[in-house]
Amino acid sequence: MKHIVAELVQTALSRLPELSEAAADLAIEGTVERTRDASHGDFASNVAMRLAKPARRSPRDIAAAIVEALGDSPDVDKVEIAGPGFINFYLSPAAFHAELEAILTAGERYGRQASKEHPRILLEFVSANPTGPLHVGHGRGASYGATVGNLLEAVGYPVHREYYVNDAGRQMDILGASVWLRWLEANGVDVDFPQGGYRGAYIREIAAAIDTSGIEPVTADAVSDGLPDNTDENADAYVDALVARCKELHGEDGFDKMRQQALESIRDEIRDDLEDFGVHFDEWFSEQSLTKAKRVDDALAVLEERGMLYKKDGATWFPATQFGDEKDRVVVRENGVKTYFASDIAYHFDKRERGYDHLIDILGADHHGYVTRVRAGLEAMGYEADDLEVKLVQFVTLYRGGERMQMSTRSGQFDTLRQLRNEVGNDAARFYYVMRSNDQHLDFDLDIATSQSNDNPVYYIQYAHARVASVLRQLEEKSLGFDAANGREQLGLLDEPLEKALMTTLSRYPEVVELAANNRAPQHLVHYLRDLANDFHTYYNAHAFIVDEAALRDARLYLICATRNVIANGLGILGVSAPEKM
RNA sequence: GCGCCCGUAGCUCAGUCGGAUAGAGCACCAGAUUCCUAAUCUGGGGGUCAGAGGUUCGAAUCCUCUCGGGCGCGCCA
Repeated sequence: MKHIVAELVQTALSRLPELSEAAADLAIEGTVERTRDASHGDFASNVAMRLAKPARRSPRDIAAAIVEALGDSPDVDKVEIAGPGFINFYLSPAAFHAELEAILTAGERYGRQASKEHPRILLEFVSANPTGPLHVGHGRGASYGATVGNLLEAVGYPVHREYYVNDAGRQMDILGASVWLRWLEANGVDVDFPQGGYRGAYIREIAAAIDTSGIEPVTADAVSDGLPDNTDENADAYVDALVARCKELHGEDGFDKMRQQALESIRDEIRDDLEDFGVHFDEWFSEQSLTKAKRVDDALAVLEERGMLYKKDGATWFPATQFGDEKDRVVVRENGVKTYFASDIAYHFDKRERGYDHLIDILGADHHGYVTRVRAGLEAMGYEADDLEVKLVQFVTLYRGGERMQMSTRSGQFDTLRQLRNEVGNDAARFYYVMRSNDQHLDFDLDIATSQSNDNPVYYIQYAHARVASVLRQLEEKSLGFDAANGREQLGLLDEPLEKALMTTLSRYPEVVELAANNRAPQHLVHYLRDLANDFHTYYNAHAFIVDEAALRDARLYLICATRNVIANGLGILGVSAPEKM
């Protein structure tokens, strides 16, 4: 609806040669905003104030000239100049009625923009290591990423959702060794479990379930002979020695067989967990596949060609400081092993090479240290720094009964995402996770999220949706119908202030979706839906919809059906259900 | 020590590109239902936007510094 006003202002300016020069590099759309106060009309433009300096005229003088040049529009009832030079627009009822019609005509498509070809966006999120079940922190990244993906699609961008599976490297070896030791344990071979190993109960379950055919039993002595002591300072050495010992005793193939089954089992569980949570990925991109396809070598070759690698102390370095990083980074260690950073830049290089124009990474806040160097890697390979956008998601703290709950994957004492979902339900979980700005710490209060009461905003919004459905059921019970065509015809009867307020809020929806998408900020949509539900509940309490006069009844039903439609669309983007009944 | 994020009502948080009198929920107080679901609604009190400077027609918003909190700073992943 905003574009109506923006176009009027634009046209007026084009009729004012003395101003259009000053306005040349001003985005008119950006000067138009919703008013906070109804006494300022529906929209206001600060264009006159913005032009005051370049045009060297007073804001009010410019505003007067623009208003003069506006001309008549059926969408506008009144235009006023106010305050230091705001131009306030009062839109006509007809403009709002047309918007209501647009809502019901477009249905699920209302608020969505036409598909664009570019930029093609690769959205990477969650990407938790497949070493254990997802915990509540991952849930936030999952909800946030899924919702941002929905928002970007709603405004027309092609979005590819991707999960990067870190299925290579030392952590995988430790996982393999952990499973191996639990398998031995189940077969009566007891070996001191490493502190750095994964000790969650799920490791025993995997050990019991994997196929170990062809893997010969060994004795406890054969396993522990000559290993370093399992002490604090030896923790790394001890676990690495166990990995090496497993490979000695069972061969690379034997170790690989166990490790691979373990990671596949965990990865599948993560995938099921996310699917159940309504979080879908287009691709599960394996780090192993990156290595097998020699993509890390390809990326390093590109850097080499561009003179972006050097040798020092037997290692190969990338001069990240040239791109604003605080220190240069090693890509190939002295021992010939490529670093995690090497595969990371190779992965991002690969994303760009696959044809995605814009890369968005959603990472836990603890990974912010990587942002500069990965971006540096892309830049060094000839891409734009802006091609990579990183959104950090701050930590989640769970509270129960006012008590803060601790979590840690390694100790096995975590709270899993699955437990959380079972407790609060998908809807409340999805909603709570995106209620706050991503760069704000999140206090997740289980008592509130589980309460089926007015404390809980997700139910408040869903209830508004269910109430409309309930009204329509009542209508049927009373053997009345809803004549939508007549409703559209009679919208002029809706002259109550609460009706005007509801129509105004409804018309904001496309702007809110765009704002939330552009800022990767789902909380705008959350707050909007709360406002909308509030307007609806207030209206519901103040006025009956099922009245005797068919004209007024159909008009009101038209309005509340539009409300139901917008709530359903908004909740859909959040991944929250819109129930017909509660 | 250096870097990133944050600091807004008693609590949890919104606040768009700098815009008009800084908002919401919870909590607290007072009310509303013969009527479509009370999982609802109405009204009220509650603010040094951490602090100090600066930029300008205008700053919670931009810049600098200080204070406070979180996270990160490896030839780990």
